[in-house]
Amino acid sequence: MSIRLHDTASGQVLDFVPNTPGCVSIYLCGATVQAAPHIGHIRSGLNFDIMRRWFAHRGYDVTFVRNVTDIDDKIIAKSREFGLPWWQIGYANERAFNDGYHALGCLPPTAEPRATGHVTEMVEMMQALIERGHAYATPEGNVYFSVTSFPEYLALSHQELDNLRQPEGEGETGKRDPRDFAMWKAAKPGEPSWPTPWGDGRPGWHLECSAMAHKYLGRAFDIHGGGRDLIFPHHENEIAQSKAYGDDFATYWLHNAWVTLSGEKMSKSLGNSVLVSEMTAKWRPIVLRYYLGTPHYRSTIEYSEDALREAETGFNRIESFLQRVVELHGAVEPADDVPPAFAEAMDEDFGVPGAMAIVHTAVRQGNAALAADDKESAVARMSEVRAMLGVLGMDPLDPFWAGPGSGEDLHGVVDSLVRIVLEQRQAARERKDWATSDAIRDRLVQAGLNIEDRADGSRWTLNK
RNA sequence: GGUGGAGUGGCCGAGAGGCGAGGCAACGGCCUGCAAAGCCGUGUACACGGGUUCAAAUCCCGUCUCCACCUCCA
Repeated sequence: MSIRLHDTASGQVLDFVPNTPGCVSIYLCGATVQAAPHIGHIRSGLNFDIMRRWFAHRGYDVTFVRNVTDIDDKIIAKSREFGLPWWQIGYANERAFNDGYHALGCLPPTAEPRATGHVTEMVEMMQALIERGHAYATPEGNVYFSVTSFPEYLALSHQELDNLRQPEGEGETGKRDPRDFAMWKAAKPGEPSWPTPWGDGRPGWHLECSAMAHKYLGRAFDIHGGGRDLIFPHHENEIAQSKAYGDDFATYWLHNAWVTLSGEKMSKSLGNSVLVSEMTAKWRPIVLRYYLGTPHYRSTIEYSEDALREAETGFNRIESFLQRVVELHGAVEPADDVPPAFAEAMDEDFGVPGAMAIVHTAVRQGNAALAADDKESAVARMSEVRAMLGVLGMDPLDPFWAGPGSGEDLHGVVDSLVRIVLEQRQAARERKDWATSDAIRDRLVQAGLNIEDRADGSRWTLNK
């Protein structure tokens, strides 16, 4: 069975047929580095991280390009506001994005090209488009794409050119049709600029993606992704430029839904953003990944602390199962493959929620096996759970999440100390001195530990 | 005005003609000195009004509400 995915252009879930057998090429619209990322931005990166991991699990050779748009109007405005060079704003935010992606366990892209590093490619593209009558330069040095020259325009968003609201003038001069969009913007005095045959200027939004997709993925590639709000104008304009240029461009268009706050889209301009840095300071990153990565990528996530807390409880349950098996039976490696039901759910447009149901069921069965002292079954379930979580990038035992700095090195020390206390408590319990026993437990709980009395002795865990 | 999406049990969140996804919370039970953890059990939910069908949350018609995009947006 092949992977199936929901394509925005056709509005249908289609069988995935790669351009090159065994390979998948993905272009994801990444950050415009005008501000630090909020959780909606990272959600997008995370959704596509899970997709690429699934493709890889299915044996595909994945090429994943996620761009950085490092010049735009807002970056220039901020550079003025703070009296800093434009690139300093961009680099700082780019680092914040990368910190966020990394914190949530997103694998690095194959390539992460920046817009300003590809002006040569953009100029070449504009030249060709002008020659073919799809674009024109104005005396001021702006270059516009002529939307009426491209009959397929708006096919992705299923709109008609004449149904669009008339755009209002935005200081761009010399347009032949107000709906034409800027590929290149002439520099105003003091603005950063790059030389072109039409004068100094900078890329308009959209052109960088067409140029970089072409450079890194070629004339045709498999999947183009991004947030739903990019469908128009960004992706329509990319399609117009690239196809008019002669590229086949993307076969499938995938769009993730956003994160809302009180029903409204989280957005930089609305000022209702929850920054990734705030979140990672407050919650374990793997819990954030679980929270943001578990709902289907095409479903809106209504952000709430309650939901996050619930995610934390749910994830802890899975994690404690793994820990208990390790304590009783030693380390267990992930299985080579995932259960068929899990794969089936993932194959159908990356059905993570359905796949998670399989994980939870395995955890419940594993816990039951532990209770029944059925080592073989408990180990088997754990091995499956690790394999499934691993594909989703959420295996807490993966070295990525259990790396240095997590306090693991202190675990042995704490364990020895706590055992001394627990021995005292055990002595109290044996003489049925419940007051002392409970007092000791209360102190340990206050210190941040959970105590569980089992038939074979007491066990402690960190109260996360 | 155009286009796209959504409305599911106390809450979160899947599904898309029949067999109650899953989780969280709650309640009952088992276990336990108590607790914790775990397991077992308990819920007949799909915005509203019609229709099609042996059978509708799912298909059709209509209505309401909400969100988003229409040249800053992940």
